[in-house]
Amino acid sequence: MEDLFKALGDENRLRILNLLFHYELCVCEFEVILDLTQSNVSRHLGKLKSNDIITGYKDAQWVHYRISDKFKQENGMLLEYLENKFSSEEIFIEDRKRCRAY
Amino acid sequence: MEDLFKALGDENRLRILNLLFHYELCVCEFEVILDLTQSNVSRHLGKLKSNDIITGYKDAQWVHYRISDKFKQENGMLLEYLENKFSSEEIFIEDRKRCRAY
DNA sequence: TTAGTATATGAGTGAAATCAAATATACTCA
DNA sequence: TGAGTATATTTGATTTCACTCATATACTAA
Repeated sequence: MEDLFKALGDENRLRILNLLFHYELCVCEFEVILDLTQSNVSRHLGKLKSNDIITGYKDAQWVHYRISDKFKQENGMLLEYLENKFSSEEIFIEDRKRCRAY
Repeated sequence: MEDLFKALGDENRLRILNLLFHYELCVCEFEVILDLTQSNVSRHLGKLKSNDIITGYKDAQWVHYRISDKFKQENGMLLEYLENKFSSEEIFIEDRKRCRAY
């Protein structure tokens, strides 16, 4: 539980999760939408993945990430909480807009 | 939100919160029950307090801490989630036992 | 007032996390 | 095969965090 909250305790990772609630995305897309460097995005995704919060599957040279089904099953209440907070904070709302436009 | 999760991303602070779900306690009690140093407990409580997760009120030379009402109101779902997890992990169950015995 | 108890905090240390830049790996397509 | 794209990882600098020790503050009770 400590590790899970540590993984959630970073703004960039929360921004990534916010988008993954609605879209399935790969590194280069986060890179553009969130304006982060490639290595930075990759690192954050790695951390979310190693904590079993997200999974990635390879399709040609892209890796598509999404929220892990297992995580959804075991942490429904937490996801609901996040969903709620994401919908009420400016930065996350803006990110979603930018993602839609992309 | 980032800061909230950072505050939760520490085992000792989670152990403190677990106890505060059921009891109102002061520094010296955490010290004994969780076997931590006084300054360590005080620091963790300070962090939880500065994030408005708990509040403390002074009574003679003691400071009694409890979960903040405001936090409860605004984060009900998260608290439910925590309550759930606390009840299913050994270390938290043990801490509660030790607290009851104290 | 003095000794004892409860709590908070400053200073220092070591471990861990972040980040960017460079490099390595893997895949695609001409 | 070679150029280009996508991703992961290593390296090294910087920052952040938890912890301890020592000290300061505040209250109690003899």
